[in-house]
Amino acid sequence: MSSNKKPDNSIPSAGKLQHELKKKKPFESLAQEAWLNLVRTHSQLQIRGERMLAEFGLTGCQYNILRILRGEGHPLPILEVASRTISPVPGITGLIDRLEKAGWVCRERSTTDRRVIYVGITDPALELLSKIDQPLNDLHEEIMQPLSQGDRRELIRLLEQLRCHASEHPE
Amino acid sequence: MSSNKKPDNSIPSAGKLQHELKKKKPFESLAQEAWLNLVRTHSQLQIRGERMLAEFGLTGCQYNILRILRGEGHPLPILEVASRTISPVPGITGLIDRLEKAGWVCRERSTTDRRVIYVGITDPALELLSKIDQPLNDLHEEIMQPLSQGDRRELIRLLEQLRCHASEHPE
DNA sequence: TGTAATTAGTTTATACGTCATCTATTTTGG
DNA sequence: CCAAAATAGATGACGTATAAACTAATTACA
Repeated sequence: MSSNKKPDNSIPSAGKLQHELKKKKPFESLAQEAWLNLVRTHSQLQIRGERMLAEFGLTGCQYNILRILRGEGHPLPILEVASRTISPVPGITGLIDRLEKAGWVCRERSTTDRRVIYVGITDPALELLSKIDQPLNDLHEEIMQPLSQGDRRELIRLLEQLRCHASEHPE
Repeated sequence: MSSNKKPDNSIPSAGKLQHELKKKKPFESLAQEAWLNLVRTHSQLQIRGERMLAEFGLTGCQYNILRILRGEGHPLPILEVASRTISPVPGITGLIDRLEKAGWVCRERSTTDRRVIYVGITDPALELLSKIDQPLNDLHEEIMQPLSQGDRRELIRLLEQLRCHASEHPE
């Protein structure tokens, strides 16, 4: 790729984020500004999600696991659960530990391959999830409210492009 | 291990993400899909940033603090640093501790208000940062490469709208 | 058959986000 | 001038991300 691109093509906006961060200098590139906006926006929204779930005694991570188990409808091997979350293998053990101690999942060793441990969701957890569904949907709507339906599609498209590219060039 | 999947009757509305997550049902709303895309994309990109910084012995959080201190050009009160990062007050202490132990910042108690502790960046840290600048910019460019300049602006605009709304309705 | 390689999962260690609580130092108000 | 409120920061506890090293069960292969 040529770095001879008209640099002025990419003059970053004198954005709101620059002011939020009390940055003295404008961003060096649109790429950097977009990156920082993504990070910043994510963390703001993440906090709201976590707070909502905390009212039900769950962390975002725990909620994700329960959602996966509910969606699947039957117990899954622990590593299969891990592969569907962000958390890598080692972290999953403690996560399942805490969920089990709270009575929301149960472990069950496979009879055919004794290395495998299945995790299943319990009825109380299903009940808990059903109570969370509506408030969480409401939160998502509330958060996305400033965006039109078209804007939401556009956002999804842009993010998908980034993710798609990233998974093709993991380095 | 059984892969007895019956073909799902529901017609997936759009998403690659749905497939990524092995979700059986499509998303319930654009808001939810956009939210999940944001979370997922962020975590993928975040990992790449962290890995790059790890090669220089820094975490993302530590790097942020050093960037702030370099940008400011003079020592800042600890709480001022905290206010410019995502991390709230309590977490900042340990962060500064570790940075200090590594020799990248130094603490200095204010003479006028003895409650205040200033944090300043050291010369070795400045040197370290200067070595990181280029690779990090390259990474940002690489990550944003699939987006045109116009798309980048659009992404920034959408994210700013979300953040702006969120900060007005912190709930 | 017996040993090496794989695979599933745990343990340990470091770093960070978040909350509640604590100390030390101003500042304020009667 | 002194007690109460406010402020700066530290501490401790819990949950999570991440990597490295480990155990135990299974499979591959010579």
